[in-house]
Amino acid sequence: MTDKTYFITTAIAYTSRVPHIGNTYEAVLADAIARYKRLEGYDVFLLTGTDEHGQKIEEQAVSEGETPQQHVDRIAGEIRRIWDFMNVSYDKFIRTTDPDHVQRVQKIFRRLYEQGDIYKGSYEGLYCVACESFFTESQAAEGNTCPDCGTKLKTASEEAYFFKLSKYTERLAHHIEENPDFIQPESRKNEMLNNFIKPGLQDLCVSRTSFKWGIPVDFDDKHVIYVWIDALSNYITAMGYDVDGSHGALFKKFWPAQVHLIGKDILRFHTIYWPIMLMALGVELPAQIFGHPWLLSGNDKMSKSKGNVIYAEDLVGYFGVDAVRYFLLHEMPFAQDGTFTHELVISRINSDLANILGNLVNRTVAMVGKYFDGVLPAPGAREPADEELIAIASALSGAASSKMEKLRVADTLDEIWTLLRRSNKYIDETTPWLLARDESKKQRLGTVLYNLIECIRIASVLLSAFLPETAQKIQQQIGADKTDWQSVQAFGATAPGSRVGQAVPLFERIDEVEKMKEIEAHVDARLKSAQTPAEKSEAAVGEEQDAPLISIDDFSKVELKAAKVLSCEPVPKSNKLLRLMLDAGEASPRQVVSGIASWYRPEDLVGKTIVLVSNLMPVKLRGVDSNGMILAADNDENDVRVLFLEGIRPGAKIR
RNA sequence: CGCGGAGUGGAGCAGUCCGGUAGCUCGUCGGGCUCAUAACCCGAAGGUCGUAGGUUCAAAUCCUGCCUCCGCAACCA
Repeated sequence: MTDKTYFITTAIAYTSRVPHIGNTYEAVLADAIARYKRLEGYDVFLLTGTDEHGQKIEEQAVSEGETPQQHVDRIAGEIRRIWDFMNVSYDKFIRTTDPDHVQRVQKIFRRLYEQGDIYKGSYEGLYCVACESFFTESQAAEGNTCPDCGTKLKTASEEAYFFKLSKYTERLAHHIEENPDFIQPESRKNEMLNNFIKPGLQDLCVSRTSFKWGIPVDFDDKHVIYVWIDALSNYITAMGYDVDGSHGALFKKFWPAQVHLIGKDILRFHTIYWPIMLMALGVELPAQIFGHPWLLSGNDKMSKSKGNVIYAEDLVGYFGVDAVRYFLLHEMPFAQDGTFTHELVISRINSDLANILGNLVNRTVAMVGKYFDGVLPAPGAREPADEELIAIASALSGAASSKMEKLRVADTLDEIWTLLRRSNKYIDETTPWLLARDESKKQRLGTVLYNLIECIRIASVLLSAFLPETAQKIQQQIGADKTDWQSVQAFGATAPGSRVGQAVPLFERIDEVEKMKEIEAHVDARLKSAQTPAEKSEAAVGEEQDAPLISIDDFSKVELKAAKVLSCEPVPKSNKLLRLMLDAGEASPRQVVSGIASWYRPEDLVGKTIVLVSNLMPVKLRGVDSNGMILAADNDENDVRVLFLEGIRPGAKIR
């Protein structure tokens, strides 16, 4: 060990529900970086954990018949279990409900208040319960709905605490300009700077009174501290940060963090609020914030409502931990969203893991067993044919490190695979099986096999950061005794005479057709089988609750009429809206705007007769008047069908 | 003219900042080898680098217009 420290964090996972493979990616990515740095000799600290407060969690818990604490205990346990079986080597798993964290956050809040960076004011405006955010009238969507999630906003006024972001805007902008690597990838930096910082920052409302599930402001306990203040603080509270300066040992040793690894969606919080909080506290800023891209399921963002969510646990069941880790780490581009399909995973496993890596190890180990009874011979004189291979192997650790330095994890794997591919080629060039037939070439044969074993050993050492279990299996098979960083700096650390074990395949080849059948069967079975209570209620959230019963009188308030579409055209500058002129048997045509442009083209509708809700209150949509509403059925999330009528006279009442 | 990203052989990507032979992996076809998990190695085919202009001796790369796709924002009464 050395005195070089490396502190890396993941975002803490939100405990509203079980994380999908995209969330898991972040933990695996952080783990690979942490393991690599440990290998290089750094004293590494990997921090991860869970974000457990907020109104959403409070509501989620209630809907599942749990107390908030029960709910977060369950989900946090689940998250930790997933991290564990993915072999995420975290040094600490913090939960924002930890008493220690709670207390430290309260002290931070109090300090900011006392020094005037947080002040008490009052907030009046439109509030979205789901997003826990206030909006001004101009921000609110049409009909006073939330611009983020679309739910109805409530008018609310509350006494609240505000954080003077404005005071630090300039300093922040300066810091970002002066430290080009602070925000990665770079395109994100411009986004933050241009969209948020340069236009000027509004003071941030950092307390809530509308719910209880959070950290109370200790000097004013009607208020609960804003979840982001709470959550972001974890990076220092976990390490024992103390506002009065009596920090824990971990904080003194590891802060500032080298990198906060986060999803690109929460970059704003980490590159604006968090640095400003630290500035206000007089704490050094982290060196880098890396907003990694997302893993898309096919071409879509993964989401429960789309039903395309992939879970780490299922994948590990199908393919094994290291295969999943390999896919995640190798298939994610640096700054662009990655694509996930089961077929892609299978093809990666077959070609990279089974063929190139697995088969190389297998054939090499088998030859040492066959030709030398499993005892690794000493290498003889090098020949020209050996030079290129040895050069690549010798340079591998350097090449890998320079990629890792830039967090180019996928590129690092490619570097390792370059050596593996070259090794396979080397076997063909040197044809050991021919050497074996000629007793006089026994020494050359020994040299060839030694070189191969050494290349495999070097690759396995570097691989241990990414595929820890596989690396260990390889090292067992080849009887590697040296596996430290020093041993991969130069070629030849393997001692001759070591026992090479049995050749056991590392990865089985996968039959794509059969595997896909298995996977589909599994998915079907899950859909058909009774959902777990958790899934049931998860599914219920965001969907319409069962509507309460209404009386016939209530129903008769709604006037439904048949109406014929006279003309139809898209609403300019919108991509979901169509403007329709309808003949509803009235004196003049009626204009209605409908959000069905994703499913119908204007010409599909003209001349058709539809069901119109004719006594709906008029509203403006995208600036266009809409007097009524057209009925359509949600066949599916992505399949909406308008109800067409046949043989019904325009204006006919429907009841 | 809302903000941003992307369009490169069948698929997925690199190259674009700092103009000068278009590269990698998978797939396809042909060949070689038999140590090995029908694996490995070699070779070939396949691209007007979205499009139209411009700058230049020279453009995937720089500039302008346009088209398409994807996020975000707005929008499903």
